[in-house]
Amino acid sequence: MNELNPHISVDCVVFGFDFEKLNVLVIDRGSNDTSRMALPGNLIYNSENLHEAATRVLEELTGIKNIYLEQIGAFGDPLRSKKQSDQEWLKAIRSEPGARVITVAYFSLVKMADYIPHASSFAKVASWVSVKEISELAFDHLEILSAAKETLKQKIKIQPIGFNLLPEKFTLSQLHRLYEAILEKPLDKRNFRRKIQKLDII
Amino acid sequence: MNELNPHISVDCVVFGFDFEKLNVLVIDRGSNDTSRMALPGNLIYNSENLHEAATRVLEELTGIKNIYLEQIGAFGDPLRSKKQSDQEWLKAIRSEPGARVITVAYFSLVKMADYIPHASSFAKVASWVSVKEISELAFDHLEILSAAKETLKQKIKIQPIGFNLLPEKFTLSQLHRLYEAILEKPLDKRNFRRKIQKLDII
DNA sequence: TTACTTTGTGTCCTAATTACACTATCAAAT
DNA sequence: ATTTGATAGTGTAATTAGGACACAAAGTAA
Repeated sequence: MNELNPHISVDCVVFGFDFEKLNVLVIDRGSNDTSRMALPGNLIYNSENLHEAATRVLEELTGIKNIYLEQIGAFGDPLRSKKQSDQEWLKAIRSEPGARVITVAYFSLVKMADYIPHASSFAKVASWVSVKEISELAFDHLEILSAAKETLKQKIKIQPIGFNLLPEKFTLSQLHRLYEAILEKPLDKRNFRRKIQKLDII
Repeated sequence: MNELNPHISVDCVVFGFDFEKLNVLVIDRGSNDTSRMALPGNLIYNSENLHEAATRVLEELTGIKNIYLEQIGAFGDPLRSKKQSDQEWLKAIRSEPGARVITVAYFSLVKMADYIPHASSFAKVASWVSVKEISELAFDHLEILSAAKETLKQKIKIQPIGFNLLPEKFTLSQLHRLYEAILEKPLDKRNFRRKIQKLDII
């Protein structure tokens, strides 16, 4: 491969909900061609832990802060940043573009209205994109996104984290649509309402 | 902190079951003082992915191979290897003992009878230790062990992975004790049998 | 042979899950 | 102004899963 030391990065999968479909926050390397989009992520600093790094990087690239982040896992295939298009981009922003990068992925749920992304640093654009419309991303970010979706599906079944995606006040219909969007399957309206009401009381 | 590049390691939490209690495979830095025990782990190579690294390292340190490994997550606190006792050990085995090390943890379940650990490399001893008796480990390995136990608890509830810990033929009583050991709580004998039988048929 | 430990089995009750259909309201179009 | 269509809101019945519970049979050790 190469003899450079590996580098460590963090990538963030930030989910938002527009009352209709599930969206993910992506940054853009310049055009709005889907193949040039990437999850917000960057190298960590030596003095910070992984969680701090994810928080910092997300804010630097998108302006979003004060959110709850949870680790998905580590992705370390030696070839994960070796695609031609990825290498070209890395040459523009990294001092050692050929170095292997192992990344630790985090995910988060935010109220879209509260977090208007503002691109900065090397992100030309930061924007919300419907999860369903994403067919290509930089590096192995598509794989990371899949893992994030899976983690989210598991998690929402046992914890009421869905509320993070909605404003203070919301209707049960909105919550219903959110759950259907996350789980990617229809849920019975009445059964859903009953279950939520039971959870809330407890 | 320091200006060395961070290094990447893998650590393996290998669970075994002796028909009585849950055990973990640990290596020993020399004595059998509990504070000198560590999970088997080492730096990755640049050419291998994380899963391959975990497989290789585990075999190098304990002789165990051909097992199913699943990722737990990444642990990257900058201070995780800075304890005095850890630094002393690292000086003996690493070329850059002061470098920050981010580790990716994996866990596995094996039939204890099939995998007699044989220490090698820098592991002076490799042995099974009861999970309950472990009160101290090198680095942040106690934290990794906790995460592994938690992951295992979650996982066994939804997947029949418990069978990996038992020989081909086993009694339901043995499986029952295994589940109790993993979940750390008593399970009703009859209800347990009923559930297993239902799973098996499907 | 007695006492003790281990194995193996069934029922009842409660809670959770699923399936399912109609009315009321509001907004938009003719 | 009336009709049309979409959305919000509500209850019940059947099924399934989960938890509590006790005793007899067989084997082992004293």
